[in-house]
Amino acid sequence: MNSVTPELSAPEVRTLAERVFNQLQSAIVRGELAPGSKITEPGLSKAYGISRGPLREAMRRLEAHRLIERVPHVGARVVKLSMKELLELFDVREALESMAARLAAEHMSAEEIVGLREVLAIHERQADLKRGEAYYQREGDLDFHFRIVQGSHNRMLMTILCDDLYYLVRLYRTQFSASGTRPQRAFVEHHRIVDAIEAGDAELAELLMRRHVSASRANVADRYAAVLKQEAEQEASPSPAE
Amino acid sequence: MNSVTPELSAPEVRTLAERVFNQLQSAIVRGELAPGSKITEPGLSKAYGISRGPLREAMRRLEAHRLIERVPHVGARVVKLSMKELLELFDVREALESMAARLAAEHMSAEEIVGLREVLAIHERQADLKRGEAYYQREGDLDFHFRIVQGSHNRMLMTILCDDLYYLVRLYRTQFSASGTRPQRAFVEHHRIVDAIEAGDAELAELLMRRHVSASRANVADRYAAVLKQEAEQEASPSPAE
DNA sequence: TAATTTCAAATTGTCGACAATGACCATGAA
DNA sequence: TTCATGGTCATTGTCGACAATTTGAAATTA
Repeated sequence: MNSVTPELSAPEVRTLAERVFNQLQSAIVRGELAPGSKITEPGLSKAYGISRGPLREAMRRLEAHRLIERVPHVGARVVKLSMKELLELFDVREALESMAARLAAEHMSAEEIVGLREVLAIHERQADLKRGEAYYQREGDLDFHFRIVQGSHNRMLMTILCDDLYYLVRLYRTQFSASGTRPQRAFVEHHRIVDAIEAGDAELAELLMRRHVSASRANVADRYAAVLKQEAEQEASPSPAE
Repeated sequence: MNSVTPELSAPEVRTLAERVFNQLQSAIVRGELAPGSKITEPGLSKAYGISRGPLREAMRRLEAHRLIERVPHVGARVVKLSMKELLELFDVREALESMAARLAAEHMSAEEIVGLREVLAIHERQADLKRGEAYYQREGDLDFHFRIVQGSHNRMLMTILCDDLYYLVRLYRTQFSASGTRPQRAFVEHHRIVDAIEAGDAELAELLMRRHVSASRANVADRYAAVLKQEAEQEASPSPAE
């Protein structure tokens, strides 16, 4: 399964630090390194068979991508997203992705739009086949957003969203074991967004994307509230002490 | 040794790498390190009197903040903003700062709003005194935006805007020697934004901030077009060779 | 028993040296 | 003259060792 376009997925791994950075990034996003767990330089150094020099460089890059948090003279631990931070992330995505949709409607080429429609078709096909399996669905969802951001032709936007925030989105999905709910509605919204982009209607594309991300956020917030309520009820009956 | 308010100007400089990072960041933003110039590890290592270890860490952080650009096995050079990238930066700011204004209208405390008004008052006073000197004015402008972002109470937004993008904004001002034009209009816009925030009108605050940043962008784009036209005319008549 | 202090272990920060890669220049041939 | 080719040099990548700091627990005392 890891034969997926090696020259594309790994554009430049000319240095040890870069390779270890990719490995660590994958391990964190996949949940193999537990969120909140402390990671130590000698430990990882031995585990990956490299010296502490390149490892420190890889860790510094992980910190820049907000996948780990470091404290001077103390150490580093894998980031543990709180629900508050997750909702913050949605606010940022709403602002940036709506802008991306607007720019995509203005700048996207015909070929790029064709590719976008293909992603949508694959997305739909998978939803037909594995109705329950939401995991691949969500990966397809990220592909969709990815393409639109690239269609904005704004390099700075692409860097912030694709290189930084989307890894956090993936991380959240593993940490909260988020099964993608509200699938049909998301389908419809995706199609409407592409329609607006194809029509060159920048304002509409922006508005629809803003609503789309906002609806995702509301969905997550609702489920979070439900979980909180459930926990409160469970704590209410058995144990009087805090 | 260095008696320049060590505990105030340096909140946490517990490590050499951090100190050098701050020094280099300041040097780049101030233009002391020429944009596009190549910086070498042994060179800086000697210049700052530290070994290459911490220096590499500082450089890695500079790269994460997009102040330098590194190529493996080749080297690093100070980032040189093109006008295209500057306009991209404005698009990102428009998206993020309008969101920040919206959140600020919802979450800002009374004390924070008082502080914001104070910044505005100082800003205005300076504009009265030094009518021509646009430099301080622009620093005040950045303070204004800074406070609103902090008022959003969204940590992720604060990190992206204040820790990353605002250094690029400062860098642009030195690279393009941008004298702040359209001063009075910006004043009025700032006041209107604060009014909306104080009234708790999130939608209006968002709209006004979006227009404010967009107007700045248009202003820069216009001046850029004028410069291009002027250069084209100069190249047409007098000197065939460069 | 609880609080404080001291000490020791581990971890991070820093350094200098060696290996590997890319850039530059000189030399030669077409 | 221009282009190719080879070598030398500087710079970056990597490594192991030493110093500084923090943490945790053990030991002592009130």
